[in-house]
Amino acid sequence: MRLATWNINSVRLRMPIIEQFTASHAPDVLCLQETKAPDDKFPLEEIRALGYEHVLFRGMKSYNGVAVLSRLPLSDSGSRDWVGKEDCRHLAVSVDGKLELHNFYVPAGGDVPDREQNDKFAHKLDFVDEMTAWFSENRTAETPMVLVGDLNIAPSEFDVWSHKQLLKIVSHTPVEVEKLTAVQDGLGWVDAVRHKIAEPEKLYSWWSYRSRDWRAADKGRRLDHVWVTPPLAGAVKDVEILKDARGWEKPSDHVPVIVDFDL
DNA sequence: ATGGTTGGTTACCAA
Repeated sequence: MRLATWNINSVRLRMPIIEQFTASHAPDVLCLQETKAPDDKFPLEEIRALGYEHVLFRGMKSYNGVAVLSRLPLSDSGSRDWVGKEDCRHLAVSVDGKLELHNFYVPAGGDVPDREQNDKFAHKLDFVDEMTAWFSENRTAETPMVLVGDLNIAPSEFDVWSHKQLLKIVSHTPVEVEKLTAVQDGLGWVDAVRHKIAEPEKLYSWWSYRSRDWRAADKGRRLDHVWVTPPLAGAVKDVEILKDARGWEKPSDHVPVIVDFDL
């Protein structure tokens, strides 16, 4: 099974490169974030025409939104709201009855890394805390699960272009890293990408639009993740971060992260 | 320290 996660920053605008990606890399399951489309404007028929018969999505006007596109049967497995907001940041699905997949779009958190001064940063920290609590209360490490998405945190010094220059930049502050690590430690989640491409190799999945030459500057961050619970760690066969996609026509600022499983 | 770009919406907000 080939699984991919991709923050596409508007599903409607990105249909051409979604088609390009599905044609070139043929994921069996594709998790999207930032679809930015209310459910009645989600391009369901176009996606079905690409060969994805099973589609679950939760969207809203303007912001956020998540979707799972699949060639394998899907059923909802507890998609919910977080931190008391109905803002379409999570889908939980069972994939063909074989594993449970959680697709997250964690709040970006604004610019000021101080919960007292910035409500969006407080929301982000509370969201990640609630992830830790929910998984510890509702799931165990023995459950075969995959957690993917734009977690909006680059945890390691090898996940950013400059650890020193980003320590006070939202996405790489110590408090965010500590909270993301708490989620990971809760069920012993294994980072599937680092499982295959170990540190100190630098890995990024996002490059800002605000750069004249993103490729030359290469000031990236690894914000998009694929984690698995221990029962699935041995099933991870290969991983790829598709950096080329950042250079496609009308690109997202994020690129697909692909994991192949031998289930 | 600051500004840079993009998308959704339609006056700016979020990223």
